Order: sequence, then structure tokens, then C-alpha cells
Amino acid sequence: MNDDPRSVPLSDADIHDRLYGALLEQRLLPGTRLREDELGRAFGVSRTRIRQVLIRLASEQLVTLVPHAGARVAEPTPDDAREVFAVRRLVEPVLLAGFIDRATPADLRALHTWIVDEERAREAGQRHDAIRMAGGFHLHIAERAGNATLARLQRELVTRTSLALMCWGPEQIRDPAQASRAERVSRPGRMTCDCREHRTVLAALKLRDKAAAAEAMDAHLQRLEAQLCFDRAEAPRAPGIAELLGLPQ
Amino acid sequence: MNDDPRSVPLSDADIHDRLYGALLEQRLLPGTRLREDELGRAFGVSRTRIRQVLIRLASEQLVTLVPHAGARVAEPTPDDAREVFAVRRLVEPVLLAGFIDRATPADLRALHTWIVDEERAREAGQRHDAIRMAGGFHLHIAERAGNATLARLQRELVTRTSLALMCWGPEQIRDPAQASRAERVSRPGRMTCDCREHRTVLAALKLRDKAAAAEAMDAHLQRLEAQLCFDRAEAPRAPGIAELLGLPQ
DNA sequence: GTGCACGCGATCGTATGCAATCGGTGCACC
DNA sequence: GGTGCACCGATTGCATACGATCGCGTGCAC
Repeated sequence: MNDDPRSVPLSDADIHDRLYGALLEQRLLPGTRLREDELGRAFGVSRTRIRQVLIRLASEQLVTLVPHAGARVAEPTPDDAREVFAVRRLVEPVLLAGFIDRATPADLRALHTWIVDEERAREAGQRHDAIRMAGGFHLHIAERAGNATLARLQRELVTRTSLALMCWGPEQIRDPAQASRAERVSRPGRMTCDCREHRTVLAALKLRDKAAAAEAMDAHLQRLEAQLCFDRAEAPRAPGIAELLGLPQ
Repeated sequence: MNDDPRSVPLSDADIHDRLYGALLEQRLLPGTRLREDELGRAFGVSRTRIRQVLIRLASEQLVTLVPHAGARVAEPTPDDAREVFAVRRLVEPVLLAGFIDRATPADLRALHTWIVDEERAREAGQRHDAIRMAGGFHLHIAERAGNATLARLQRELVTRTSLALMCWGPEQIRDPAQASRAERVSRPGRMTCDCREHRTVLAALKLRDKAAAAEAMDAHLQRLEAQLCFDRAEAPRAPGIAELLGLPQ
């Protein structure tokens, strides 16, 4: 993480994007503790600025901020995960329609490049890169859809999707209880987006066929959501003494 | 603003909600300067915490944070306003459907109470209260719709709607250039939501008729958006030197 | 009279310091 | 041997202090 010389002042947004990217790429696992001065030393800034970034990330539901207990990478609950997908399935068709309305040939080519890079990274076994590209595909569409509010929402949703897949995806290494302790592993989870589905969406975009694009995207999201597997880890979760006693929360 | 005794420590969320409420109620006008230590003195805390709240509000697009120039209440551009309405028209039907699915009779009665209070406040000429109730109607539905992500989005959107109406509503007192200076006025803008339309929505909710509720809400939003009037003030807006020179952004 | 440059005040950006709080460990006691 | 308590290190919460930057007013020169 501490890979840049200290000469660069490293703006506030830089730090945010850096952490953001690490979350999106699944380098930072859900539950990972984010100590303020540890991050401060890593980025070469003081806790003050780190804290500001953490507050922003918390408002995006990407980290959880527990008073006096610090920040952790968010661990989406099954309900959170379902919510994220519900909202994405609501938002993505609108983004696709907006993209189709205003996309230039250059935009389409850029999308194509994303997919090619994604496939190349995956074939090369560069998992983090592939995941970033896959997310980038969705984000690129969002940014060109002509609605900054939805684009911002989409940024949040894509990253939360990444977190959810780490927690509940088809091949996550550990269950949340263990994840809380572990810092990093080389390759948790599995490939998230299937490139071929991205290609299907892109084909519809090229034809400027909003309905087909929406349908392809919905199928894509539906398949992704179907990969989530809550049962196995919902059991090991502590039964929750409060609910056993019928107490609120 | 500084209306509470100093005995109360005043939590972080309190400050946020206080400012949030002032924005929603249209007490703080778009463009109003929000100086950190002024707010700090008003709330009896230091700039540190004020800044954290401002960062959160900025991430919700409710205030704009200009480096070295401080914070101001956001002044939605016409595009911003259109975006907000576009997203609301996307989101509200989903919220209504969710509400219908899980609303108890008590929820419906609570909604009814909101409307009655709103009408009462309006008839009593308590404009700020009426606006708060009108917003509360929408927020109450959102909170009971079973999707925290959408509820959070809706909170942002409702408040941004309030800001947009202050800027571009049917009877705003001044154009943004003047608004930047003025701190408060007795009654800017005009009534935003029409109670009767809320009643129409509520009637559909009681019948658990999702389509009718969505239709009524959409008509409500459409009428509200139609009240926006951009022409007169878009002219005084500075032509934007960058675009005159053909520069990016 | 106009234009530019300098300086000052106001305000923000960041770091550091201290107090408060939490989790864990070890010891004593049961 | 197990349980409970007290202490202590680690980490956050918050405020204050200092340095940086910007806007604005003043003064001088042209």
C-alpha cells in the first residue's frame, strides 16, 4: 500500500480513490480493520485526513465506523447484498438507456477496450486487475449516462457488490467470523463478472437497443445474485442472544 | 440556531440532523455560507466536528465544499434539479410498492397523521413546519419500504428537491446571485407539495394498489417539476468562461 | 482616473497533543 | 480449575495550534 515516494503530497481524493480501488479490486477483505494511524503512516499523512476519508467511505456504506472501535471494511449482511442487487437492477437499465442516448462511437470503443482488457487480465490470472476492469465496465456506462446522481450511486453499488461477493460469493475462503481477523490473502473469492455477458450487453449497446441491453444486463445481475450463497455462513453466525431473548435488535 | 443550553454534549449525528433539518425546512437558503467556526460556536463544539459533518453533507450533495473557500449550501443547477426529479420518479414507485408490501395499519395511520399535521401547519401559516411534514410524508414511506439503500437515497433526494425548489421554484424571492449573500428571509419560495396529492397517494396505499399509488406519485412529482422555472435565472448565470473559449468543462 | 501590486485579515487545511474508551491479560479469590 | 476484577496498552475522539491560501482593500505609479 505504501508504494509511492513521500515527495507527492497525495491529495484527499487520492487517498479516497486508493482505498476505494482496493475495495473494488477485493484486495481489502470485509472485516479488515482500518486503523487510522496505520493508514496515516502508509499514505504519509496524519490521522486527521485519514479520518475524513473514512467518514466519506462510511457514508458510502463501504466501511463501518464503530465508535471507539475504529473502522472496518464493511461486511454486507445478506439483506444488504439483496438490497444492493435490487437497486442495481433498478438503476442499470436507466443507465444503459442514458448511455445509448448519448454514447459516441468512441465511448463504444472504450467499452470494448475495457472488456478486452478484462479478458486479457483474467487469462493472465491477474485477478485483481480483472475485477477492476469488470467493475470499470459498469462504471464507464454509468459515467456516460448523463446522470451524475445515478453515476455516484452506481459507484457505491458496484463496490458494495464486490464486498458482497467476497462475503457470500461462490468460493469465498472463509466465513465472516474468520474474515474479521485476517488481513489479506492472495486470492479469495472468485471471478465475479462473466466477460461473455458483458459482451452481450455491449452488442446490444452497439445496436442502440435499449430493451435488449436492459434484458442482458438484468440476466447478468440475476446470475451474479444467484451465485450468492447465504445458508452456509448464516448458520455459523452466532444465534444472536438478543433475538433469542426477544429483545429489540 | 444556537437555541439549546450548553449542558447537552450534542452528538455528531445531532449536528448533522440539525443542519439537515434546516435545509429540508428551507431555513438555510442555497448559497448560504457555512463558516466552520461560526457553526462550531453555534453548536458549542470545535471546528473538527463541524468539518466532519460538512464532509458528510457534501457527500450528500447538500453543501458544496470549495477548497480554501469554505462550505456553502448547495445551489442545484437546472441539470441537478432535473436529475433529482428523474431519480425520484425512478425510485418512488419502488418505495411505494415496498411500503404496500409491508405496511401495517399503524403505518397507514401514521402517514395519515403526517398529512393532517401538514395541512394544519399550512393553514396556520407555519411554512417551515408544513414543508418538513411534506418531506416527512415521502421519507416515512421510504423508511418503511424495506430497502435502506433506497431510503438513504430518498433522504438525499427529498432535501435536494427542497433546495431546487428554493432556487427555481415558482416564487423564489431572489435569483442565486443574490441568494449567495442573503442569510435568511422570512418566507422564500412557496408551498412545495400539495396536500391533496399526498391524499391521493395515501388513498391508493390504503387500497394496496401499487399501480395507482405509483401513478399518483408520478403525477405529483411531475407537477412539482413542472413548477420549476429555469429561464429567467439561467440568463444571469455567468456564461462560463471555459465554455466560451471552447475549453473542456 | 485607472490599473496594478502589495499587504493584511479572514478562513481554511493539517498536524499534534491530551483525554476518554475499549479490549485483553494477569492475578487474586472463590 | 474456574470466575471475576483490576490494571494497562492500544486506539480513537476531540480540541487546539500553527501554517497556508485566498479575497479584498489600500496605496502608489502611470
